[in-house]
Amino acid sequence: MANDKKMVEQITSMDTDFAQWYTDVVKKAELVDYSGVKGCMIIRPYGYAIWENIQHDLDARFKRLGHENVYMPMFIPESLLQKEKDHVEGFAPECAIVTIGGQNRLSERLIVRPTSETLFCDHYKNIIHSYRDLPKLYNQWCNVVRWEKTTRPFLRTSEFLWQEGHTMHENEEQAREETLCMLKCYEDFYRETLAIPAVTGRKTEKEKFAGAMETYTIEPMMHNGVALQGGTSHYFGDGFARAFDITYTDRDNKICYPHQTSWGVSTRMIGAIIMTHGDNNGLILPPKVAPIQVAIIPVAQHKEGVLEKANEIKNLLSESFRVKLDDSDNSTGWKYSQYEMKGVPLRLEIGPRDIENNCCVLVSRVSRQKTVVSLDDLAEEVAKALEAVHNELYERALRNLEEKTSVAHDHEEFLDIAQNRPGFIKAMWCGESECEDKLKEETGGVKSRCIPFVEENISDKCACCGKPAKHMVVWGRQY
RNA sequence: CGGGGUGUGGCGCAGCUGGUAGCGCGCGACGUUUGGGACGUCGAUGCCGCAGGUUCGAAUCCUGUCACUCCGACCA
Repeated sequence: MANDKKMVEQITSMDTDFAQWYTDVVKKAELVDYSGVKGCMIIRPYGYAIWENIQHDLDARFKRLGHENVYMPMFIPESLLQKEKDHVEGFAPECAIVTIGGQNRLSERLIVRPTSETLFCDHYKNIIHSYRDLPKLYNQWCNVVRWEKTTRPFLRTSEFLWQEGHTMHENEEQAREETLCMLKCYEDFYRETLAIPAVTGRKTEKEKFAGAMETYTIEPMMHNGVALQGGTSHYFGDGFARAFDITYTDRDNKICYPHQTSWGVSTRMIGAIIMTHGDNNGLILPPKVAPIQVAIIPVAQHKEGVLEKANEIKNLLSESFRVKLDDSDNSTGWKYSQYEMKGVPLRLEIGPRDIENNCCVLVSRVSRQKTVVSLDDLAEEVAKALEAVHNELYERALRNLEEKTSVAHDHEEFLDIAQNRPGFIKAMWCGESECEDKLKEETGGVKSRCIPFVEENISDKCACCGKPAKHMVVWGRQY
């Protein structure tokens, strides 16, 4: 059977219209429904279960690194948000504001949090007094609101779910170490759990977070070559601490300002999963976050013993995997398509013929290859098959990232690639934001993604102005 | 926020030179089927996005508004 045969007619082909394909998948896989409020999505059980699996995995990683979860209020008094100048300027344009409580106009307007730096700082001011109180390694899982102009499920919504880590340290060195450590944490998570490779590095001055001294980013590439800012980790220096008057007494009995970090990833990662791994038959979920890892499809289930055997297998596998047995009376063909559309990594077919031979059929969602395996060591075979799916997804995504990364030696070549080859462009940069503006203007949207940790010496001149280059930058279009 | 497009049963759509709503899929019951989206019979489902206006009469014409979608500008 041809693997590329498009079996799900309702999904627009990704080659025809990638954006429409994305919207179709999100809806058909029952991840999301729209609500009555612009840009706010209902995350349906199947989509939310993915988020829960992401949360569970990440939360364990954070805790292993010593972080504690807290919960901050969702409202920020306007005066509080305004304490740090760059921060307000960055977020003011997209804030939702509460002006009435009950029947009365509020004496001070309340901002629905777009991010919680200010709340954390206001709290840290009260609980940090001595070097013995440091480091403070807090994280919270919550929703935030940013009044976006155009929205798309998961990628950009007015309200979204995320985690935001906020930490305080004795000095710059420790805070910087935390910043990089958490970026590494995200990178590991993307690779090990989501099977997504990415470019990581430092944001340029122009692309930094509002109020940060340094912003680090993880930038996975979507199937169509467009980048997605997949997570960020910021070093703040002591800017917020000074603005919020957070001080501690150090080992030498001197009053000091602590150094701060913040880092976050959001439900946008679900968008990254969809656009990195999905194909024309729908979603493909990395096994570690798939709500259903194995879909058991009984064949000729009306026949004696089939459902019994299927249930037996379900019970056995449920000890180690997330399993669903579909004994509805839809046709087997319908079920095959359904679970493919929903991205279930592994399908298990069991019918009379198999039972006779003490075996069953495993089908990978990625390759659609059927493997006959013995029922005797089924759990082991399933574990191997799931791991194979994970590895295949990662390899495939890595190949895509590599194939769609070009090198531009000079200005002309840069413009040519930007025009004709979707994906990342590696090129040298002088360090001036004017050149970033110019390249973006000329190419209609190609921006600097980051200065990667490992730079290559492509040339000694800026690919825009020709002046001496300071850094190699990875460029690309973004969601 | 600019420029296109779209809102009609759960989904996809037709109806739009005004006369009180239809098709396919899905849904429910029964029967036959069952290794890649099965078939038959019967049946249920609509404040035509919302609010005004024109008219004897509006899904249809006009105005406003809300939401969705695609393309730009802005951002996780």
